[in-house]
Amino acid sequence: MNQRQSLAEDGDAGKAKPRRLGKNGDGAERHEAIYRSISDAIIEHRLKPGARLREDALAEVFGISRTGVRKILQRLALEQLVTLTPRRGASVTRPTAEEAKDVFGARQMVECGLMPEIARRIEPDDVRELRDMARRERDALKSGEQSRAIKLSAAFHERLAQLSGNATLAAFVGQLCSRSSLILAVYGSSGHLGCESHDHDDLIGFLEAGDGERATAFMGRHLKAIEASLSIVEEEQEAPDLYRIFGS
Amino acid sequence: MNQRQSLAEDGDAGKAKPRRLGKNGDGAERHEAIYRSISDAIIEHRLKPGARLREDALAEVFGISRTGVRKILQRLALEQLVTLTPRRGASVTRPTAEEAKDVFGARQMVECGLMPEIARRIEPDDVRELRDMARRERDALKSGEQSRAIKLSAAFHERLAQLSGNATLAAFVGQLCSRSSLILAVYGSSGHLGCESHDHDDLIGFLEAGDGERATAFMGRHLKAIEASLSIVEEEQEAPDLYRIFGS
DNA sequence: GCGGTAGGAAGCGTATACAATGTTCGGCAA
DNA sequence: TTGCCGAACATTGTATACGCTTCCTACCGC
Repeated sequence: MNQRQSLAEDGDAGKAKPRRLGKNGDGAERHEAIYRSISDAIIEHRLKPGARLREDALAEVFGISRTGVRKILQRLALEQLVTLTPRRGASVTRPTAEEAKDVFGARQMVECGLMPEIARRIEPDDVRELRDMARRERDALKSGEQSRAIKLSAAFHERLAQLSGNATLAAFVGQLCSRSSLILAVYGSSGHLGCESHDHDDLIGFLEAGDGERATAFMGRHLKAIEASLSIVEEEQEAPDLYRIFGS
Repeated sequence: MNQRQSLAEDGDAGKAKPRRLGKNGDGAERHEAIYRSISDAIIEHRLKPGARLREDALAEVFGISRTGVRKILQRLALEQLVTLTPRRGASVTRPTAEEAKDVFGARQMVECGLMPEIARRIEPDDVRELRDMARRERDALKSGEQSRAIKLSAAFHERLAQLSGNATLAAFVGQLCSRSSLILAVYGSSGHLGCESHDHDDLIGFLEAGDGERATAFMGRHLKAIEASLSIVEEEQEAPDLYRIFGS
C-alpha cells in the first residue's frame, strides 16, 4: 500500500535516523498527516479488519518514534477504528454484529434528523459541491476504484452533515461513516458497496428543492438499503459454543 | 478531593521515587481511575473552565510520569473536556456559545429520538434504578451539594440513554452530558442548575407507563428549559472587537 | 512419541532525558 | 522614566532506554 514514505525524501541509507526532527514547524501537521494516512488506509480497506498494527513498524514507516505512533493509535482507538488490546498491541477493529446494528441505528436517527435543517440551509454553492462529490464517487465506482468510492461515499455523508451547521453532530456522523466503512469490509457482500450510485444525486435533488420531508424519507430508505445489503452473520469469535457444535 | 495517593502508601520522604512501577497489575485500571478523577472534577466544577492543567503538577499529584498524564489529557481533549493548545499546554475547555447551541441541539435530537425505544424496553429493575438516581440527585440538591447534583444529573441522562440498547448512541449522549456540565459552568445562572428537581421523576413515570410519545415531548421540553435557563452572552474572546469598543 | 516446562525473543508500557518553544523579568538606551 | 531587547526560566514535544509480559520454541521427562 502506498502511504507516502517520508523516509524516501531523507535519502539516507535507512539506518541513519534523521536526527533532526523535522519537527520544528510542522510537528503537529505531520502527526495529523500520518493520522489521515492510517485512517484513510483503514477506511479504504487497504488495511483490513484484524490487521495488526505494530508500533515499531509504523514508527519506521513514517519516520517518527513510537511515542508519536502511540498517540495516533490512541486517537484511532477512541474513534473505534483500531482496537487496543492491553499487552498485545493495536489492530484494525473488527466490528461485531451488535456494533454494526448500533452504528446504523445511530446513522438512521442522526442523518435523517439532520435532513430538514440541511434542506433549509443549503446554498447553490453547496449543491454544486455535493454534485461534484457524487460525480467523482460515480466515476470511481465505474472505473473499478472501489477504495476511492468507499472513501468518497463516506466523505459525502460527512459533508452533508456539516451543512446542518451543527459541528458536534457533523463530527459524530463523520465517525459513524468511518465505522460504517469498517462494517462494510467485514459484512459487506463483495461487489456491492454501500451506496447505490444514483442515490446521492437523487438526495441532492430533494435538498435543492428544499423538500426536507422527502429528503428525510429518502435518507431513511438509503441507509436501510445499505444495512439490508449486509450479510450479518454473527460468526462465533470468542466462545465457539462447542456444546452447540458437538452437542451429544 | 480524594484520589488515592499512592505516594502516601510508599511512605518515603517524597523525593525517593517509589521504586517504580506499581505498574505490574493495575497499570490500566490506575489510568482509568485517574481519568475518572479528572473528568469528575471537571464535570463537578471543581476545576473551572479555563483552569490550566500542567502536566508536571498532575504527574506529581497522581504519582505517575508525564507520559501517562499526557495520554489521559489527550483522551479528555478528544472528548472536548480539555483544550490542548500546541505549545501552551492543557486547560479546561471553555465552551463557546456556538458549541453550547450545538450540544443542546444534538441532545434534543438524540435524547428525544431515543425515548420511544427506551419506553419499549424499560424493565421494572431499570425503573427502580432510575428512581433511586433521581432521589439521590434531589437529596444532593436539597443539601446544597451542587457538585454531586450536577454529576448525578448527567449520570441520569447517560443511564437513560444506555437503556435504549444502542451503546454507540449512549456513549455519545454521555459525552454530550459531560460537555453540558461545562456549559452550565460557563453560562448557567448560579443557583439554578440544569434539571428541575422533579422533572426526572415525571419522566420516569411516562417511561414506566410505556408512553414513548409523551416521554419524547417531555424530554424535549426538559432540554429546552435547561437551554433557556442559560444566559448565553457571547463574550468576546479571541478578537475583542476593539473597533466596536474603542471605535472613534 | 507426546506433553509439559523452561528459556529466549519480541513487543508493549512507563519513565526519563533532551531539545525546542513560549514567557517573563531585568538591563540598557533614549 | 519608559520602551525595547535579550537572556534565563518554565513548560511542552519528542526520542530513547529499560522493565515486564506474552508468545514461541526447543529440550527434557515420562
